[in-house]
Amino acid sequence: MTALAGGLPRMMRPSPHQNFPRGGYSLEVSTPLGQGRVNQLGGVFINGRPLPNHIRHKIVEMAHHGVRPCVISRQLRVSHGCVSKILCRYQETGSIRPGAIGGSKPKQTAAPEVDKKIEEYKSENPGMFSWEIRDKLLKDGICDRNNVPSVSAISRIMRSKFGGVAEDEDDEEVVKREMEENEPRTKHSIDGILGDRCSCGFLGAF
DNA sequence: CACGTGACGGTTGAG
DNA sequence: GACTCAACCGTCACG
Repeated sequence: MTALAGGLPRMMRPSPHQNFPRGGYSLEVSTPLGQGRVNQLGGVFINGRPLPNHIRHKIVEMAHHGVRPCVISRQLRVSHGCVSKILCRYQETGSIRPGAIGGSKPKQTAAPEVDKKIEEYKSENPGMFSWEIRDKLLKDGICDRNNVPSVSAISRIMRSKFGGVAEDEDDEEVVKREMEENEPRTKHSIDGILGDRCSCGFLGAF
């Protein structure tokens, strides 16, 4: 939904300089990456991109030590809304990692029971071809001619279930590993921008 | 003052 | 290969 703004006039009224690009402080940090912006707390962030893992980790760690969210927010120069979100998410999921950004939801090509059946067939007989599965769905009366998924749909389902699905291990282990690796695959990571500010002791700067 | 929350502008990536 | 679109992001401001 596109947030019926007219219907709910109580929340945010667009103020003169509501967001960063407009108004007085369109503070941009010139970096080799050219992506950095500065928030009201003086912290650097990349609009639309998650905070680097070490910051997220720091937020959780500080909260764990009983540091209040507002203090964390000021120390790390991250908006309190963000601190709140990250902490909330951490409590709910146990993970500090951001969600998967972008992409489309896999198309719901088959009814859940059909989906399950395909999975069943495949695990019983891993060598089974898509068209064989399709055939079997018809034969077993799971589907009829009208609603049986196409061969390509079946193979897509199989691919998503059996092919190269790495177990999602959102562990601190993974986070630590990523931190050590310094996220080498990120095209433009904020790490590079505020890396030294953070790693050489934001506490000291305070 | 501290905090929760919704709108916003932005980025990303599967389809 | 360009495009679409729904997911997520962090910030900001309101309450």
